[in-house]
This record gives sequence, structure tokens and C-alpha cells, in this order.
Amino acid sequence: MPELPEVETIVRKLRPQLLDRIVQEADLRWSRTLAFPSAKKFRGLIKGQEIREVTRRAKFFILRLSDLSLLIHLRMSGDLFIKDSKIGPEKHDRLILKLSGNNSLIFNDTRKFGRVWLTANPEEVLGRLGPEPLSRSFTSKWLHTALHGKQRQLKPLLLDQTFLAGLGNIYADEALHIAKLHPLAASDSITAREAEALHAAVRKVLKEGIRRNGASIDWVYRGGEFQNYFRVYDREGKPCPTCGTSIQRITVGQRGTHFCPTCQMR
DNA sequence: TAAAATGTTGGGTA
DNA sequence: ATACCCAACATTTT
Repeated sequence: MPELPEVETIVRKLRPQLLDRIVQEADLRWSRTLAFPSAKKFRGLIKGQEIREVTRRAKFFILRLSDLSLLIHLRMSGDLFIKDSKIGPEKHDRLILKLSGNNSLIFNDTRKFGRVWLTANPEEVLGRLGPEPLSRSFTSKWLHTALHGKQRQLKPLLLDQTFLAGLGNIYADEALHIAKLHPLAASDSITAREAEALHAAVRKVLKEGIRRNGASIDWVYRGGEFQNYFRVYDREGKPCPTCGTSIQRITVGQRGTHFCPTCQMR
């Protein structure tokens, strides 16, 4: 599933192919993919826009254009790639932007959960996100204070994008294992030392994911290698890489949650 | 065969 | 504030 490292991998791959291109035409093939504005306005507004910057905020892919910003959230099964404009649409292509230079940017999304916004004010979409975990605003001191400002279980809190932006189910489980913290631990019971460990673990696992070009699981193939280095995620019954104890799988906040009962004690 | 599980976000209710 | 359920979906597994 596209989490922060997967989106960062896509940004890095596409940036050189997108910069300075002009959007010539939009082919919206599944109308509900577009969150804002209307399809008619979208087609008119995006035509002729030049791509000035290709970046990311949490799991959002951001194209800064001449006058507007195009935001794309891949959700569960979205993927972005460049194809020769002569090649016809594939089965799950939801939006195709025909660019100058005979290339097209394809938003392919099997499960149709992904969304696209075209707006002059990206903050209207991004404004409620928590801190960016790889930025300097994310410190262990902030994390310790913020954890004590909530009374929630650690795992669902780490997945809450308004608390901290960018972690999904895989990286949350991996970060908690590295930090040796139980997914059900109460956020306001975390010590300064534990918060420090969690802060370091989040940054470590995200950087590791980026270094491995993200993770691919099941039929949602993204081309990364991080799936070969999971410590706990999708490893129920397999040995903990640290102590050998069998990895346990429980459900927390309706999400599959994997942890080592020996390393991650409550 | 049909139902359950999967995972991200947003909306609703309590 | 937070816990809970459901909805948006396609695909695989039970």
C-alpha cells in the first residue's frame, strides 16, 4: 500500500520526467476520482498548465503548476507512472494527463479509492495533517508532549494522519517493533525515553523504506524491495528477528496489527 | 457459492 | 475527545 516511502519513491522517479512539461489534455475515465473541482472545470483549468515542481506531503503527491496545484492521494491501490501517449488506456486507468513531449501521466487505481484535487489553495486539503515525520519539526520532545495530550492506543494514534502524517499500517507496525513498544500501550503512559525511541524508530523505518524503494505486497505491486525486510508486518507465526519469539497478529482499530509479545511488552 | 478479509480516509453515531 | 461502525472498492482467501 502506498505509504510515505512509496509516494516518495514515485516522486523521485517521476520528477525528472514531469518538470517543465505542459498539460495538453485531461482524460478523466472515472469521474469520482476527482474530488475537486467539477470535471468540466478541471478539464478547462488544467489545460496549458506547466509543471513547475514535483513534491510530496505525507502520502499526498503534489504537482505545482503555473497557477494551481494538483494533489493526488493513492489511497489503497493507486499508482502513478509515465507512458508514451500513443499507448491506449489500460483497464484501471482513472485519469490520464497528456503532456508535451508525447508522454502521458497515468493515474491507475484498481480499487477506485484514490482521489485528485486541483486547487489554488493546497492548504485546504493538506491543512489538517500532522507534522511531516522526516522534517525537523518532528522532534522527540514534540512527540512526547503530543502523546501525553491524547489518551489513545499507540497504534491507532500513529495511523491518525492529523496526529502524525505519512505512516500506514506497515510502517506503524515496524516502527513500534523497532521502538519495542506495544501497539495497545496508552499514549499518555509513554515515558520521555520511550518517546525518544519511537521518534527514532519512525524516522529509521521510513528512511529504510525509501532506501529500499518502498514495499510491494500482494497484487498491489510497486516495485520496491522493503517487503523482504519486514520485521513483523505480515509475519504472523514467524520468528521475531530480535529474539525468535513467534510474531503475533491481533486486530487493533479494525486493522491487522503484528508485534513480538516478548520485545514489545505492555 | 457466498462471505470474509484486506488497507486508507472520511463520515456518521454514541 | 474518542470509540465504534460503515462506506468507498476490487481482489483473494476461507
